[in-house]
Amino acid sequence: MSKYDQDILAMVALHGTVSVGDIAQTLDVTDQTVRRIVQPLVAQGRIRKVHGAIVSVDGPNDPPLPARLVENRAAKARIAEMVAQIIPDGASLAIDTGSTSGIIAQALCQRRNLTVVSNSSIIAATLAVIPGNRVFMAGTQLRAHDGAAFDRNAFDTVASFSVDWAILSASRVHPHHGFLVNDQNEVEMSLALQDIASQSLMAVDQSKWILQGAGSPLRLPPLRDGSLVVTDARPPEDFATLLTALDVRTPA
Amino acid sequence: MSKYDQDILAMVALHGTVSVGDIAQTLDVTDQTVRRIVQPLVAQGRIRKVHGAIVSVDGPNDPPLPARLVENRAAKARIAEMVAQIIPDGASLAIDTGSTSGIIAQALCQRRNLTVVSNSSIIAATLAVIPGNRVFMAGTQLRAHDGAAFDRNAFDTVASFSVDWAILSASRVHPHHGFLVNDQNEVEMSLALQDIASQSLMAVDQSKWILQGAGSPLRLPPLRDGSLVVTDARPPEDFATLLTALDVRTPA
DNA sequence: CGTTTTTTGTTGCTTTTTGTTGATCTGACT
DNA sequence: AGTCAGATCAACAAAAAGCAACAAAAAACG
Repeated sequence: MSKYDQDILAMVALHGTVSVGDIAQTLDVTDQTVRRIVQPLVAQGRIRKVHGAIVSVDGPNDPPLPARLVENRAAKARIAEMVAQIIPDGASLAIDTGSTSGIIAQALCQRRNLTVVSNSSIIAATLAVIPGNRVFMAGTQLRAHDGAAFDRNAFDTVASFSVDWAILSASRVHPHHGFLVNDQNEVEMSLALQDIASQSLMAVDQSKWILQGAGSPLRLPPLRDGSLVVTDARPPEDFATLLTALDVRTPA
Repeated sequence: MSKYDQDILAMVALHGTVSVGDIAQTLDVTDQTVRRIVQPLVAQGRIRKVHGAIVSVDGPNDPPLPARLVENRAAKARIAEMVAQIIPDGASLAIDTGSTSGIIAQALCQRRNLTVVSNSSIIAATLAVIPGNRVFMAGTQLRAHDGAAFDRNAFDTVASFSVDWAILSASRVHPHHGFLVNDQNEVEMSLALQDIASQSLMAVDQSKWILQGAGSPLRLPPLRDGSLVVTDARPPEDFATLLTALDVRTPA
């Protein structure tokens, strides 16, 4: 009975079928070690093994967690993947609310030993059940439309942390007005997260680069110089000025 | 019984699995000391030890939550459906952690205008995004294996509410010992939820009616007379005494 | 105070686990 | 069938974790 048993069972149950290599990479051990750990588990009949993969005993059971439909899912998934590459194992993160952040959280399930604080119940729930993570939910009263908290408690909790990264998002970006969000609460939360983080990472998908937009979102103050901006397509030229001091990352 | 007992139990309960070295570092003592303190705890069956780590006992070999969510899914879904019939629109609920509760939460998505307080981030996230609901997340620090909070904040928040229903669950039921859960935290949370609710509803699937079981879960004090017990199959005769004053509901 | 008891740290040794290397096997494709 | 890449297995060496016994420190006690 190994200390990795739970982790492997979790991965198998979650994905239905996983390759030995994937597990090895996630657990940061050798393939051989995984095989050794897996052996007794299949002997007990708790998982099944075929050449090339190990599969759950009752077939691929998919959606335990809400697989919510979002627009631009593909684009966001690409961004999420990039973010997951940038964030190292063991990092501490403060994560913003938002659909992009939600998908980033899913991608971060491949990282281990993260310390996470978030005011989004969805993000907290996603990352809390990953073995090795330490997750803190900031706030009590959840906003209806996205399950995020913006009460006093949320801000107090966030303020009591100190993290490596703030993972931020915006509802759109304007060449002159910068990053825009939907309400005052989101502005303040964004600032609170940036305050406690030594580095900020703003994730915006292609569709957010809008030259002239509808709605009346609020402006986020400029990001600190050197902050990362992760996006899935090179932003139009018009945004050059806005992004001058920022570290923009696009897929290779 | 050492002064460090509580700290170690807390760490294990929170993270699900901790290395001896980690504990030693946090408590600022030697590895060897930790081993010594741990020894009686594992003898008492309050925690479990494997080479390289100390793991929490949630049942002899409980799979992690993602897996449990799909186990007995059919049975749990039937129960969830019954619960969703009992709870009216507009009700206020306090919901316990647990895989059964998780599925009940999903079923409750068909109800409207619920007021919900829960210490489970998964349940909070599930119900928060339903339009019309008001959802409160109790607690900050999330336990690893199920994303639920049992910190001071969680109890304080729960205590400040007053609701119609407490939705409870148990890990198994014993004819004489009654409803059993896995650790002291769960006992206290269950009591806290019952305290603030005018009516209690205990949901247990068929597999929980166990005459003689492994593991060493803790006893929940008897439910108030008239509390509802929702289950998917008529319990064996042996449980008659236990259920005397309770309102047992099974599918028609 | 001095003594006894308990707890903690240290050391050396044993056991278990993990990584590495290379041989063997499997499945897909000519 | 023959070939080839990737997966698996076996065996050994290195590393990590565990254990037991004793010494030092701290706490308890008269």
